[in-house]
Amino acid sequence: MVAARLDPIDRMILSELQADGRMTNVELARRVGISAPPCLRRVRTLEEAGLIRGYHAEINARELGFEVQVFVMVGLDSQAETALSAFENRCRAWPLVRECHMLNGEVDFILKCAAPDLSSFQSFLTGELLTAPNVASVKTSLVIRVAKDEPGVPFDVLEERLNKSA
Amino acid sequence: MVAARLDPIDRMILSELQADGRMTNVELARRVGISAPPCLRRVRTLEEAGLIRGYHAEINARELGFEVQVFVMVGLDSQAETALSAFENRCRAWPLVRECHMLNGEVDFILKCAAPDLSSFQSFLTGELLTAPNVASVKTSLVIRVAKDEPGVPFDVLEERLNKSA
DNA sequence: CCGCGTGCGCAATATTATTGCGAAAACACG
DNA sequence: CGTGTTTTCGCAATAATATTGCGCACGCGG
Repeated sequence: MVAARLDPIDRMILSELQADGRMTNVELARRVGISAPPCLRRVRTLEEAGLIRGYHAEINARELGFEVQVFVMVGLDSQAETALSAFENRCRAWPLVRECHMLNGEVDFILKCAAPDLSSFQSFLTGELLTAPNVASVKTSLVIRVAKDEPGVPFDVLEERLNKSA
Repeated sequence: MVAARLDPIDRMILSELQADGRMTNVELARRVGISAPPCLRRVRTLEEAGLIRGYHAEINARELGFEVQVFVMVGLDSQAETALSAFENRCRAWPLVRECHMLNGEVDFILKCAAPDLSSFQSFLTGELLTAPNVASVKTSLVIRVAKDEPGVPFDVLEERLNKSA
């Protein structure tokens, strides 16, 4: 399977599973309007095609003891591919770094970090990040509060687009 | 239930479900070393306590037609609470905005946006965001590539902490 | 040592997942 | 338009899982 075009039922399945990834297949089938066996087959196909990458419980980080969330803008002193991917590999190895995106513009990377408290983030910052090779500039921004945190993609936007082009 | 302290089994459950939210309860029970019924009861308790906020399928946005991911730094011309929460409400209503975090420092908010293509993001930017009340400065950064994108929190960090304090 | 609360596991039942298969729908082509 | 082909469906049967009830073991405070 390369990139079989998705029909409306597939999109509904993705949308439902993005909203509730633990829904039973019976319930999912009911919602998308087909019977359970073909529904399950579609889900398996979507998984194998890589459209569904996995399923995750959304954990309440605060309650669990991760009080601090920080965005970090990082600039390197070299934009050579070796330097870039070396930095990316370091990010993958740092547990506090949850996301690492390479950006265009003046800043090279943005990191989203989670830490139990400010001091543990500080020690990561000074002990690991600031001393990493090629790191030229670092600017951190503490998250004060989270107004919106939706997973994945907006399916309603997708619907609109498809309707227009139809 | 206020904030019952979690025992090691609860933490293992959270960790496993964060990694694979669709694992069967039987498999989960096997991994954490108890039988299925008490395992399910623990999961239900964690859900009701709000430690598990939900479950989500991780969708491959690119394959689905969301080619563009953008971080947007927004500054307002007023930091009055009314202005701040008005802006947050607008973000909640914009489907392209997936995350909205209030930050400390010079920038007031960081948004993570997903869009089908550059032009639809541009039209959102010029038609919605830039014309929204109180928006004083906007700086966008396109995501070139994603090096790491882990959901939730690093449980291994939690373990270390607990071992130290013990 | 005893009573009490908490959490476990077993066993039974209800639901759900999964597979095989024939039939309907979609499609390509003559 | 028919017809062979492919795809996808739904039903029915089976396997596996979720869920509930209940008695037992453990830890704790009299």
